[in-house]
Amino acid sequence: MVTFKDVAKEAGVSPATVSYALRGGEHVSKHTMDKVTAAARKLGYVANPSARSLRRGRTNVIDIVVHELDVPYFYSRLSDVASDVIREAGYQAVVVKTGMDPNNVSAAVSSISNQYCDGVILNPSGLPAQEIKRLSVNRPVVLLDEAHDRPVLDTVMTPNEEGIAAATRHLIERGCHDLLFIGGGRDELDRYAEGSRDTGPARTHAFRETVLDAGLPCDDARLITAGWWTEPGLEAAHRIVDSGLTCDGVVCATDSLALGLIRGFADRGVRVPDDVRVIGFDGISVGRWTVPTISTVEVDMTDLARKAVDMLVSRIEGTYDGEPRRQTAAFRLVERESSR
Amino acid sequence: MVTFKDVAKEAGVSPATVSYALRGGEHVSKHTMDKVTAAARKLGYVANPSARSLRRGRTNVIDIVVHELDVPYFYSRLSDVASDVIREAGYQAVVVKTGMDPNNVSAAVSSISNQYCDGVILNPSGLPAQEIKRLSVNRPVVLLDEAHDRPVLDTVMTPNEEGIAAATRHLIERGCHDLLFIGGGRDELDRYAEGSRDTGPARTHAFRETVLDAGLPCDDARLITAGWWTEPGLEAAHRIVDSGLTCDGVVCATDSLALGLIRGFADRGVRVPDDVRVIGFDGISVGRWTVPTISTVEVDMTDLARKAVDMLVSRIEGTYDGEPRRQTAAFRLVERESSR
DNA sequence: CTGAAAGCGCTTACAG
DNA sequence: CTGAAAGCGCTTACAG
Repeated sequence: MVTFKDVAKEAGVSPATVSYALRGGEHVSKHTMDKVTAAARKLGYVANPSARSLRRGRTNVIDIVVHELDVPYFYSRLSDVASDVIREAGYQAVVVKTGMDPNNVSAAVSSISNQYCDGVILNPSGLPAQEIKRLSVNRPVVLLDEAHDRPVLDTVMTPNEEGIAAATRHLIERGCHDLLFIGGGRDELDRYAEGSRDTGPARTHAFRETVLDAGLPCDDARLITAGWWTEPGLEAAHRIVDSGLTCDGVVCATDSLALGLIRGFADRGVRVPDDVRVIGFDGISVGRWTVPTISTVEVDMTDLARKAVDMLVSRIEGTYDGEPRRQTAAFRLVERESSR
Repeated sequence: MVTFKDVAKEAGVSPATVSYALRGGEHVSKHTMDKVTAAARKLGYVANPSARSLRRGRTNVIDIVVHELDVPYFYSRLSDVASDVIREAGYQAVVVKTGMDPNNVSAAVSSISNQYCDGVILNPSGLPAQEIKRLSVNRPVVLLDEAHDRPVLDTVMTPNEEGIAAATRHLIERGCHDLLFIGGGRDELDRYAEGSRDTGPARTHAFRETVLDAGLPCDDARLITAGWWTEPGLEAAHRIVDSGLTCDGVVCATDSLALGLIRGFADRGVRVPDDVRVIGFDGISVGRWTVPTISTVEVDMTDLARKAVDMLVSRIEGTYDGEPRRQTAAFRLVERESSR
């Protein structure tokens, strides 16, 4: 392996000079600079990141930690966009899949505390914020959609209430008066989150309030508790049709649920939007390509990522050191075929 | 920050003993061991990965480098599965999105050479293998689907020929005799790849051979050159219908193309599979949920990842040091509604 | 079983 | 403008 000492020897200067020259050339004459860069190129020198970060106390890396990278596509979109935003902020982005589940705390530990990074953006996956704070060992963390009463760590929220309210109003404006809501169940990952106010119930609550505000009835039978992703949506569709429950519009807590629901309706010959209008939440990319295309509350992922990265960077660089903050991402209602 | 010296002081032993104790306890008595672990826990000690890897010359990290993390879902599935396989192999997996394009070689450089890792699994994104080899600076690399005549680096292939042949045969068995192929175009990212035999043309070629083998005609008008992902599929559908080209089956070079194609057909009132049968290639997860569900050549991603990781680990650990190898992943033909 | 010491490859005040 | 030297936090032969 070629180190900066080799470069120094090749260029005929001291190791210190190599360091100065290679990082922009402060305190170094043009001539020396050229000698050094030529030598470095000739030898194919690449700095050792471990040595550099050990010395500087900084890695210049920000981790994005999620428990899934493929389905649901929400996390793939988040990881994709956040990677770009992190790079723009001058850091190197790295995505880590934990497969984190609250039963496997050691996986959680190593994915939070054991990392080569300056800070992490973390999907808590049901792990309590207090626990995450303990594990993070002074490394700044920004949490995603953690709805505990008082934030324990900096947090970015998806626009749960406002978004679902907008979706619900949209279906009402389209003429629906017999609405169903699907979602709001605790994820199996949420079992650790006792005592925290989840985002699931928050979405359910927003639906209910909006329906009642519109002067429409909203008994509990219209609130169908389901998990977060595709399969429960499909099952819900089957159950709805098989039980004879009537409706002319369904608000889904996620686009994945909407995808599964539409698929499940198709199994039973129910057509969307002809027989039932459907809208989701998240803005996963595939909603633009399905038949029908899926109306959604599209979370402004760039906004979400920027808010997360700004909070994180301010802590990494020490420009903020106060109380935990909570910010909410913007959204945009996207009308597509499923609610037309 | 708490270091192992603090732990040593707290436990009343030497720093060296802390190190031995914390990593399994060789050369350490049970009693000392307990003292040290207790002290470490009490102080919340976490080893500094930079220091450790600098000293040991190993990071124990394997990078997965792709240029997209969201759409197309092929890479999100790859990253997801490979992360698990890497962890099983005893390494920490890290996913890096380059947004790599051949015009921005500096991004490529930093994403390949500048990394805190022992080796990388890399989607070459049209960058020539020779160039990648030069940039990798002795760090082992496994390439994904690089079809140069002679492998320059270890490579895992998707089953281009066998897979497309199987897909084509499947449609023929279903009774199609008027087949179209979509794909095989060079990606805009491929412009650097002059002189290499791409996977795109390989898929086109396999389609053609299979059709001819079946005694069916296959003039060039039936080979519709298109890019790799969704949008070109949608445009192709429009063009096919608008130009009056007839067909009863379409083999798509990727599932994303199939997704776009089906969507584009829907725009024109063409129904799948009633009017045209369609099959894709890749096995992206969303194909299970669309209407219609999408038949596909599902690449055995676990197999692909295992082959990649095995080759990589053998080079990292020095158990193999020979010529570059090339292996091909297994696949499975999955019949769904789109070809029924 | 335990400790003192060297060294991994960098960066950065400090002298000159 | 350039160099000698210390030190970041670990691990690991080597003595004892």
